[in-house]
Amino acid sequence: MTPAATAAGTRELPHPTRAEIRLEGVLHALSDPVRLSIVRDLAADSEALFACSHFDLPVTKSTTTHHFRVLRESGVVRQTYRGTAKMNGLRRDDLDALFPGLLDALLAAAARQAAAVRSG
Amino acid sequence: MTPAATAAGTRELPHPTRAEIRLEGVLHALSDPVRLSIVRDLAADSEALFACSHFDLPVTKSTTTHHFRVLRESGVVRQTYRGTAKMNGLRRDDLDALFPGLLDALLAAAARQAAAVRSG
DNA sequence: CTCGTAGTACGTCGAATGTCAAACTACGGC
DNA sequence: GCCGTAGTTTGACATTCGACGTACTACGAG
Repeated sequence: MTPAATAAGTRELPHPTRAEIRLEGVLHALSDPVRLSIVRDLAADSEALFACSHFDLPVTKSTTTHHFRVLRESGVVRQTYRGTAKMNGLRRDDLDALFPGLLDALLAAAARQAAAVRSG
Repeated sequence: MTPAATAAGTRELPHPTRAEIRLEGVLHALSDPVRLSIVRDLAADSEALFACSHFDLPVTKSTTTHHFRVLRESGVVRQTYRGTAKMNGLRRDDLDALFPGLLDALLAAAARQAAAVRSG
């Protein structure tokens, strides 16, 4: 069934093209603490791909799916299937090309705030 | 009536302290197109204070009030009364201290996106 | 084929968001 | 004191959001 989807053993997921990524959408995606923490984890090892299940999130599976979809549809992450796992990677190249310095500034800001919270 | 509020001819408005400003709140505030455009206008003349009525926004007065409140409560702008007008200024000093480089990266990103949209 | 694991889809729920209109308050000028 | 301008408040409304549970599909291992 659904032969096209199973063609190469990987279902395809819709991603916005680089030109379709909107700043407002990126900011909205990152304005949620759960999603911001996902992106921070992803950025810590920038080339790595992590499965959804690798993140230890304080929400259920279905909510996790929802958050990853928001991140994908806003253009922040790229998702690909690998067997039964869905691998997630930051779209750093696209984001850096569209908004130079923004991702680094955001990550630095998040790190700073996390440090402030820990010590305060 | 309300003598405290009228004391110096200026009602006081609640602002978060620098330490209370949350990155998520700032990102959420800027993820709305109307508010992002306000901040861009404000940043164009960084030291200037503009009255709410100086912005030409595609929404009604009450919605404008709402958006300015979101910006104020998230710590993005500082609002002070001057007679019957409410003056708005970017809290650039606080934002730069908390999240160095973030505001500039955001403004640059917004400018880039606006330019891309204009040129097709 | 069967089972377990990874993730999706769907429906629901409560809270927040963006918008408006209408009635109201505050200040400055006449 | 009165009026007009600037902005607020309130209440309504539709939409979206974040969260959940349950039922489902997809893949790999055995």
